[in-house]
Parts: sequence; structure tokens; C-alpha cells
Amino acid sequence: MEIRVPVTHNFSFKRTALSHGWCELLPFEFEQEGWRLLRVIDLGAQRPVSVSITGAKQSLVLNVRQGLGKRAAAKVVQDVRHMLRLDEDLTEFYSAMSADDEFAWIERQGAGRLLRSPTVFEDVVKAITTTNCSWALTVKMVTGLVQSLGLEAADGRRSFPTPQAMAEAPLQFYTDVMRAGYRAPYFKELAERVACGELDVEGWLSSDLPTPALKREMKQVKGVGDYAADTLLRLIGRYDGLALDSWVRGKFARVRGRGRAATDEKIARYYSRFREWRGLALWCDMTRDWLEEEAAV
DNA sequence: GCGTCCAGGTCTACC
DNA sequence: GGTAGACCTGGACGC
Repeated sequence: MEIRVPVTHNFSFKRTALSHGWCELLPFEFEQEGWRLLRVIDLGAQRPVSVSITGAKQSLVLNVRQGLGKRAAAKVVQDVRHMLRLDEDLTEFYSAMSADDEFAWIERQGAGRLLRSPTVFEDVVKAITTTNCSWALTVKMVTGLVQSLGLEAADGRRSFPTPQAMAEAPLQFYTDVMRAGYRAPYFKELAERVACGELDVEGWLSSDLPTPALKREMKQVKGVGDYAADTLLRLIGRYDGLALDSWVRGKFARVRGRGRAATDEKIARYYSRFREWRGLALWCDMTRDWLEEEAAV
């Protein structure tokens, strides 16, 4: 079954799919040769489905190896629109970037949309797996989690586990199977709080709280500190945080500092002119070389 | 083969 | 509110 989803003129599928590391974490899979993004989408009571997403002229092409009912097809399209941020209005951001010669490439290439998960819960779990470890260990942790607790689609791939499934898993699962180390109790506690309704992380998407207050709320979750909270804020569409980590500091030194390390204050000063868009401007600046200009379109 | 360092940080106790 | 030290894991590196 094929579904076509129209996109706006300034949307780049390649720049969005490859916007950060999420495309490498199950239940996402990314094939750069052929530029195909795979995603297992949860359909609630029904078995999850694997969806192949490719970019075409002014549209996305979704392929599912089975027929879908009206409601299931609508859920697939809704999740894809959310993940690739098709409904996000970046007009103001592009206007700010186009006013600066060094950042004008961002609108030309349709960059600035950061791939996210269908649920905030999944993004919180993944953000915690990125802290204080190598990327290889992040991949290992997420793979173990999805392969063990996710529901199986018809092709054998698995969906991201629900808060309920994670809450029911014993603490030993997180240490022995997921290899989460000291983070193990954080995942267990997060899943339990979300599953029982005590913590509404999905509500962060539409929260009226000012960003500093929302960030404080995010940091109430064990395992979420400054970096992880800034990452999550960016994923829900608030771009004033810089989410500085060792990778960004190193990249800034290479790209903007002629190889010399800069303090966090200096990095913040550099992007301060972009005000509420500074976090997104920084991320685009740091990832510009991930894709050649001609290849981005 | 073994020890050390460190990676896309955070938590807690202490001051 | 600021800071030091502990914390899991696993790959890279030096010896």
C-alpha cells in the first residue's frame, strides 16, 4: 500500500531524516543509499506496522507491505507528519537565518526540522540513553530495549515499547539486558510514573509554561539534566536552549574556533543574535557538513 | 592481556 | 547556588 503525503516547498526530506542521530536508533532505521527512512509505527490495539518513507517532488511516499484500514492509515500519516514536523511553521526562523550570509544556506537547503519520535515519552527515554556514554552504547541500549519489549510487526521489526511495557519490566532487565548501568532505575521510575498517569510528558508539547519553567519540570525526571532537557525542548519545538555537550563543544572548536576550545559562555554569545532560534541555528551550523548542498534537495 | 581514559552528563552530599 | 566525587558501560589506546 502506498500513501502520498504532500510537503511544503521548503521541506527537505534528506535534511530532516539526517538532522541528528535519532534516525539510527530503533525503531527508526535509515538507509542512506536510496535515502529511505524506516519506522515501525504503533497502532494501539492492532499489530504495529513497518513504514518505509522516501522523499519525492513536493511529497513523501509512504510504503506499507500490507493493507491498512482508514483509521490505521490516518494514524500512520499523523505520526509521519509529527516525526518529520511537516506542520511546523519555520517562516520566522528562515527569515532570521536569511538575514545572515553565513546562515542563509539553511533555508536554501530546507534544514531546521529535527526528526523526533511519535511520542515525547520515547524521546525522553532516548535522551537519557545519550547521556554520559559513547554513541555506540546509546545504540546498544536502545536496541536492547526495543528488541526485548517492543511489539512485533509482520516483518519481524519491533515498535518502541509502551510506558506500560517498560513499567512492567523488572529492574534487572534494565541492568542485565539493556545494559543501562546506573540509568536503570531512572527508566523504571519514568515508565511507572507515565504509565500510572502521574507524569504527563506528552503534555509538554502543548504546555503554556515559559521555557525556563518547563525545563525545570523536565529536570524533575531522574536522568534528565541540562543537556537532556535542552535536547527535549528542541524536540518539542522550543529552540532557545543550546544543549551543549562534548560533541557540540568539539565541533564548535573545529568549525568556529580554528581548533581552539571555547567556553560555553563564548558559544552562547556567538549564537545569541538569533534569540529564540539560537539553539536551532547552532545545531544547523554544527551539522551543515553532514550533507552536501547539492545532495540536500 | 591488562589498566586507564573517556564518551553527545547527572545525581547527591556538602559547603 | 555552587562544587566535588561517584556512577555503569564499552571501545580506544598504551604498555
